[in-house]
Amino acid sequence: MTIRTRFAPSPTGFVHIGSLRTALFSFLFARSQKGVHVLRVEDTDQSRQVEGTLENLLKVLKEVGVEFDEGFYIKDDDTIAERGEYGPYLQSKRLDKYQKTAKKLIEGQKAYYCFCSTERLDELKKEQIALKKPYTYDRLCRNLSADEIKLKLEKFKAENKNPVIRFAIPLEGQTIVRDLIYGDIKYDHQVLDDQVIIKSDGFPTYHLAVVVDDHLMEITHVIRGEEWLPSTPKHLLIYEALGWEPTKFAHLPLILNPDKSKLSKRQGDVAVEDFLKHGYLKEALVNFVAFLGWNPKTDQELFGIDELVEQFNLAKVNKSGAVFDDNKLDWFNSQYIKKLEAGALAEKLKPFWGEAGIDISKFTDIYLAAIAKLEQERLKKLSEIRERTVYFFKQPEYDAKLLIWKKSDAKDAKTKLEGLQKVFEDLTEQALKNANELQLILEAHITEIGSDKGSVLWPLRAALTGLEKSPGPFEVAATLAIGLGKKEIINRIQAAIGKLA
RNA sequence: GGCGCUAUCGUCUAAUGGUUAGGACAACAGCUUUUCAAGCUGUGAAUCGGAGUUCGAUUCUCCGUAGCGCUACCA
Repeated sequence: MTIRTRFAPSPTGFVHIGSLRTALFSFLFARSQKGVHVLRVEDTDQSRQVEGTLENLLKVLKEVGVEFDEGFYIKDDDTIAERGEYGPYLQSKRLDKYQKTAKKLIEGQKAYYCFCSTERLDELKKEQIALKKPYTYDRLCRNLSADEIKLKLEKFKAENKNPVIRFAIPLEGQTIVRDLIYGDIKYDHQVLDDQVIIKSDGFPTYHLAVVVDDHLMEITHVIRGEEWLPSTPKHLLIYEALGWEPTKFAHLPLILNPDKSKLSKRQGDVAVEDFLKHGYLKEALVNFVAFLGWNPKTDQELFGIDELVEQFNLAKVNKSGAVFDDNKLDWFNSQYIKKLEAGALAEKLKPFWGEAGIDISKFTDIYLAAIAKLEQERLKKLSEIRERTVYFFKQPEYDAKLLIWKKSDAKDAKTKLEGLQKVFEDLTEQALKNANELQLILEAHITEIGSDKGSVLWPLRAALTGLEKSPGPFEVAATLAIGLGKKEIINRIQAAIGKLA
């Protein structure tokens, strides 16, 4: 039998990092089982719709490499389309199916109309809380006679209102959830609430919609967050009432804030698009997120998405929540940045330079790649490139004090820079563009004048970069020479000398 | 309040009825060094508590404790 699994987001905003993890795991599971991965959109809450969410979701998931075989996708012309035999894949277009199912449940006395007002429900809950009793619906409408129901139905109709429909939880017994990750969990029917399954606006709630759709779409495995575990027995009961075979369930442990609460917007970035925007590579994000709750049980940490597909196994998913640790993400990111070729890195860096107001069209790709190479082992995220490399695009501004090495003084710095100026003037462009060769020449110069390295190299580096911290002077000079030529280097040395005068 | 889940270094985690409880990130120190980074080497750091089972429990069971999740006409 073909495995069919699905990712079923609500279009209510940005793509949460937790959603990414769920989508990634269902994708990895589907692929690893040679199964089908379905994207279904759960838009049953009309009030929470956010325009453009689906498009964004599709874009983000595509960007990071989570693919779908059925449901919505982005066509080559950038428009959204639907594919698959089980559509529509948008719940608001499937209302007839939920209505039909709800009717069937009512006819079988597995569900009932509820005419209680929200005021009464609020009041009821308040009372229950005051009495420290479990707060659930008191099932007032569950035992209405046929006549009473008919009467109330008419009254509602006259007022242009609709009653909700509640599922009738069996009064006794228990349901066992057999979870692929958490194992068997028992729930007593007594503590389960008679959940609303059709709202007064005619839309289903999640509980009904998820069961109907998973059944109709022939989903075999539901992979979702742990927060759904407590409502799973209700879903199982609906399957049973309908005489349907339930799907298998795999609940994923929660992703946590540093304070161990469920990962939320309040405590920093949780939008996948923001991580991408801030210069995290998709490979790093995917690798990191895959390791939140899963690991291969070996020492290997770096996994490409294909490798993840190969190794993924639900049995290796653990049960406890995992704190989202920025440090580790940064480490993954720097690992993947280091793997890039200089040219490819430069390409990825271009938008970040652009944002910093640097007109990169004025500079050659060779130059940009050389700069990228210099920063490659220093970058934790691409966005850091701005402040680190401005000096490659315009003369740095800095205080004269910066030019003075800790073991030296201004007068000495000036002398050393004057000496350097002569050395650079005599250099061929060719020698200048090669950091190794340049290093040999400068070291020879240092030996010749009988100096220590620091008092020469520190002022040089400072003059070129205007920064306290930067890559070494040889690499910087060689790179500068590639993009801006020897003259620029001499200019900067002269500017430094001027500051010390 | 009710129900449920979870519990190994600060964090992600590995392991086993018998180990010096392993790795990675982070931290710290050293090496290297003109600064920073990278790299290399090293250090500190954990089985929530209490019973029980057992020759032996971090591992199995129970009870606590703590944390978290759910408890909507939201998903």
